[in-house]
Amino acid sequence: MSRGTRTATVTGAETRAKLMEGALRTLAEQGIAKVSARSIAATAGVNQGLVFYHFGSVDELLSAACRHGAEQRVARYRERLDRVRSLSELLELGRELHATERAEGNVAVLAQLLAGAQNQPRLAPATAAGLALWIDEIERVLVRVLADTPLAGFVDSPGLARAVASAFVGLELYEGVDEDGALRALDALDQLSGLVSVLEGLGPVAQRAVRARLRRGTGGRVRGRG
Amino acid sequence: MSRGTRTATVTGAETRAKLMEGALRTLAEQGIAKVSARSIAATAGVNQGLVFYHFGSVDELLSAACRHGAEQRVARYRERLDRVRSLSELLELGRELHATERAEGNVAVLAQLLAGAQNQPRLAPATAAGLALWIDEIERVLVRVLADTPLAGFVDSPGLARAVASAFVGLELYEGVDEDGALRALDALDQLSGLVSVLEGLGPVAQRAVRARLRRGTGGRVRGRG
DNA sequence: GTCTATACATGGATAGAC
DNA sequence: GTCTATCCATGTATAGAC
Repeated sequence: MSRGTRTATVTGAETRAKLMEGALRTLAEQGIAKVSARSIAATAGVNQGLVFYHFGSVDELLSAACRHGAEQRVARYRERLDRVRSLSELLELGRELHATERAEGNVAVLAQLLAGAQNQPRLAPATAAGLALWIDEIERVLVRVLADTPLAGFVDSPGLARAVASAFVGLELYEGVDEDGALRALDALDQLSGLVSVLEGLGPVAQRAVRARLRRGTGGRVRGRG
Repeated sequence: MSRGTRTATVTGAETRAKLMEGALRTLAEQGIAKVSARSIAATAGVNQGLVFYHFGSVDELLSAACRHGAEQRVARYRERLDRVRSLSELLELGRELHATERAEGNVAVLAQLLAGAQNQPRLAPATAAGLALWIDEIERVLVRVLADTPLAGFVDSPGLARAVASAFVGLELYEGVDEDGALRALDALDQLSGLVSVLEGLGPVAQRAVRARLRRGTGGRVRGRG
């Protein structure tokens, strides 16, 4: 409506920003299945053709929006993640983050992009990059938190961070079809985290026993059978 | 082409079966974003309008196909799951199942439906039901496997089964954008499973210590702060 | 350089043929 | 009862206006 109020179009950068915001909202609110140049442009309040002018294709717009959005989100939690000192604190922050970000639909964006990227390889790099931002944060916290534990040096932190991040996405998707079930799953993980807390507080004798057994490798390598 | 070779149309049941198969293949090969009455019918080799005649809508067809497919899949693994006796065996079977089902695109079907169900509530019940079949199997195995562990009675098995199943889906999606990362995540989980194996083999004294600590509840309940 | 109007393709749903 | 031909809505992409 009131278009000339502004200093006219400062530059197309404004349109680009609108489109990226619109892409994120559309992904979160309508899902990858309903995403199109039209639906995004409608959310952004601009002409549909601008998607192709500014980004070349819908996929390119989604990729740009993904990187943009993930950076914003991660930055918002970095300080608090830095302050986490134990596994249960991590899980507590994880639950809060889960609730907040889910409410705002930000995890949903990653989940929808992951689903889309399975059969649209052009989406994969940006999606992996967006998820990698979270993975890196989680990894830093894990390294710090596991240091006080017999697990330090035993568990591969980068691998565990990847497992945690992707499990988080899976839980988000599950919550979308069974909210009670997802809450129950989170509670069970809380309980399990207690197991590691127990290790932190174990006496030195028991710790040595655990450490020795871990080193012997009862588990930790299921491959190499035949 | 050769249509009259058969006893003509035995019944529409054949068409229904073709459509459900086509729906599963289309979901796996093209993703929820590309699923349509047309794309499914093309895969099934039938006229597109039959989707609406036999199922009323694409969503109804997807729902029917989901239940159908999940039952087939789970039945195929039930016997082997029954034979699992330890957590590392469970993870080993899990990895094999992961590889096989991923190759055939069966986990992908659930993942894509979960993504679609987030914004298409009509898909949610069938998707939850399909996932529930897996969850129930996992839960039965967990109850049996954890019985030899200090965790028995401490961890909520139904909750843990839900966490495992949804994490599995998340890993599948992650693998689609970063195969190496997903393998590393699986390896890390192998290592963690060793932690529980350690508990199984711990001496009675250490076991009592762990059990006592668990009961005291260092972790296990992050809520109820204020 | 930025954007819109238009052209052509694909998807959803059903009236009516068999 | 089973299926197909057809209609209208939605999606993609670009030629050309500003």
